[in-house]
Amino acid sequence: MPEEKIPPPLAPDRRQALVAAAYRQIADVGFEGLRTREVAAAVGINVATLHYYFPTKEILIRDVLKHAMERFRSTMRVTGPTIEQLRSHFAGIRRLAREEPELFAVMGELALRSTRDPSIRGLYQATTTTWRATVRGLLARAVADGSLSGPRNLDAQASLVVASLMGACMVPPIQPERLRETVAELERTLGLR
Amino acid sequence: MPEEKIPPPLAPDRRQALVAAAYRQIADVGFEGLRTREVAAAVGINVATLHYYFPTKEILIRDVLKHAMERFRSTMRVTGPTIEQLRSHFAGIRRLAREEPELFAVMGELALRSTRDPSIRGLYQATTTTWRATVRGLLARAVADGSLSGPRNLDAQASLVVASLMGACMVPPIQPERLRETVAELERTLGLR
Amino acid sequence: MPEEKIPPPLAPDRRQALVAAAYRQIADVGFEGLRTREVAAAVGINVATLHYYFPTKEILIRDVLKHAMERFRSTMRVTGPTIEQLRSHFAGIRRLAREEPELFAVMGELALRSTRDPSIRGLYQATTTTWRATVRGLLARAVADGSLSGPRNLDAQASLVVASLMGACMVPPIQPERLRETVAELERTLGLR
Amino acid sequence: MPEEKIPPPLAPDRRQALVAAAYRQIADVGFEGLRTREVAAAVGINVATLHYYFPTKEILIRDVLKHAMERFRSTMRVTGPTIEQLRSHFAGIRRLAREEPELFAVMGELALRSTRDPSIRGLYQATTTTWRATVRGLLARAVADGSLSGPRNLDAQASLVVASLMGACMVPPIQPERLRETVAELERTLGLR
DNA sequence: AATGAATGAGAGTTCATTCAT
DNA sequence: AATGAATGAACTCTCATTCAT
Repeated sequence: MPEEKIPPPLAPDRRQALVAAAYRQIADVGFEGLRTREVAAAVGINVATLHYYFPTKEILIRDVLKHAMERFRSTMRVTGPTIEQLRSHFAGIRRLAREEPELFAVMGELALRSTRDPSIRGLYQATTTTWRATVRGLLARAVADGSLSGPRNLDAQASLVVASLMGACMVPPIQPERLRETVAELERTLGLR
Repeated sequence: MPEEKIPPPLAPDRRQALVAAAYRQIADVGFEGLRTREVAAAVGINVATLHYYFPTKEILIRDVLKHAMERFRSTMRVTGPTIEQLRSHFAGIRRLAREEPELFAVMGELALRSTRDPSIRGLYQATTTTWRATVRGLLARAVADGSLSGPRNLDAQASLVVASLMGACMVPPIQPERLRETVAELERTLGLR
Repeated sequence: MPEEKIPPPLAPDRRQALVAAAYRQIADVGFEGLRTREVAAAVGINVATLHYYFPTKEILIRDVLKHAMERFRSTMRVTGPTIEQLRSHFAGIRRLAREEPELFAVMGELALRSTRDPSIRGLYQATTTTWRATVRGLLARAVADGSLSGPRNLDAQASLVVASLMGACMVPPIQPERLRETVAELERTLGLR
Repeated sequence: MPEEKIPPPLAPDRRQALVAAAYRQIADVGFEGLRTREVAAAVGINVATLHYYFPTKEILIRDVLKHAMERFRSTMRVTGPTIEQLRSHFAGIRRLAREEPELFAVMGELALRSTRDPSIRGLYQATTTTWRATVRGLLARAVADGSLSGPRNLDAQASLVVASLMGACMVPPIQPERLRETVAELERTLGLR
């Protein structure tokens, strides 16, 4: 009697799958609604197996956040002429907000948690600090090579950029129209249009 | 048998006290950490009594949010010459962020929840919509009476103002320095300085 | 339609009932097999209710042990002429072993745990120390009033008495015949017969 | 394709190593704290491998106990003139309690478990019965060859000896001073000094 | 209007055991 | 002979909610 063995779902990286599932859950229902049992179920495994990979829920969460932050930072790497870099940075953020709104949802959760959880605060601040420094750097270079007129308060402008993008993207519900307007006005303010 | 009724120690408005306690809790530990028992304890009553006033936790939360939104909206009512109104609006937000950071913490929680809870979404959007309309109105009147130069895209500027203030205030940790910079740059952008 | 309300099982002291139930469980299945759910079930209540009275299992256990130790100590209080006190002390132990073997079972568990749990060690040592001091005191007075001949090493004899009674009673299975023999031989050794 | 088999690092007797590790664990943390995973880890192998040698935890435990009992029995074999044998028996027990207290710790665990687990009860009773018979035999021969004066109740004295030694050694914490006193008094009682 | 007591449903976590390789 | 991965069943503990008084 030839038994048809259903092959195991080819789990090359269970850890990654679990992180991805938890990421989606957090985007969906927030930290509040995150249930290890459902994360495991989403991957098609037992809760105990989840704990085989992630000893505690807290550790799973931290890994999810690392993943999200990495995901975000990777979209900030731009190339080309400085003035173009600024434009493509904004375009990148808008695309991200459109195509991967979960990322901002998760960042929002992260931002809130960072008030209370020091281990998360580190992760979160590292990201925002990097973001702000990146923007400031782009502005500085654009001014330096003459593609943007100076003088200007680079710190203040970088702060404005980061604050307004965070306000428009992370604080839901993300309204595409508002985001478009905000970015456009930012560009105008900075002299990009 | 005449019963000696010990009068309740103070119950002019238990509901209000409970809402205030829950508000503080949410600011402190977020929705995630909100426990009816502790809210009741903070007011000095039994959990069961809390449920006498608020049949469910959800209802309590909704009332807390109404309270917070009202608190926020009340600080937006300004008077005086239009150009002054804009400046004092900004100043008011900064003062609020400094003196009552809990309010923004609660608003942050609210913003996140609004994605998932329709009954909260209404409350939340009402507030942001009003806020944006207020800013837009102030700008419009300032342009109309000549205290600000035109023409300008009022919608876009109002969006930028609201987005950047939300981004600077609600997304923790509120960094006073960043907020100052952001507001200053906003004022410059709008032509207020 | 007259509803027949089954009256609540008249719980004058739930705490006490829970301690008693846990005591029986430990005697039956040891610490190893102690399950909060079954303790609650034995009393006819929900596990959550058990936790209403005893925040943690550990606390429940400690209370059970206090109860057991108190139970044991109470049987050590004897009166009468000193020589009779010694005899009735032995008789009391034998009666206890016969009628309430659970007490020794629980004491055995306690003795083992005391190696690892400092909070239990205190309880346990207090009991054995008291026991030994009591026996020593009885011997001393009996020698002093001439009802037992001296001189003798009181400390050594008290140690022998306590050790042999513990060995005969706490280390299961309690064999009545062996206990009888041991006590008889002890009495002979001490000169009580 | 000739497979290169890396020879197992050392496996003259894995079973024995596992039993030894489990023995140490039980002495340390009792049955309550015995974890197959840690036993395996102590030997440097995987849990699954442990289950290759010992299908169930129960079986491992039984083997540990057989080991412990054998260990204990082996110290009871004495030689020489009968009166000396008794003395050296006591000395042997004292040495064991000093140098290998784990053995008594494990015996204590065993004693408690024997109440509930019939397969352990057999093992345990076999040991105590043998012990008692040994002591009785030594006394009998000593009386027979005149090195101890008779007549005496051999059964009762053997019971007293075994009970007091168990009480002094197995019931923790083993207090060397109490043990010394107890043994000395036993010897006096039996006429050995 | 207020409470002590009670509970159902579920949370995260643990562990001996199994199985494919 | 050995293992990484997986699991079922169970555990303690939590919490919003209810109910008799």
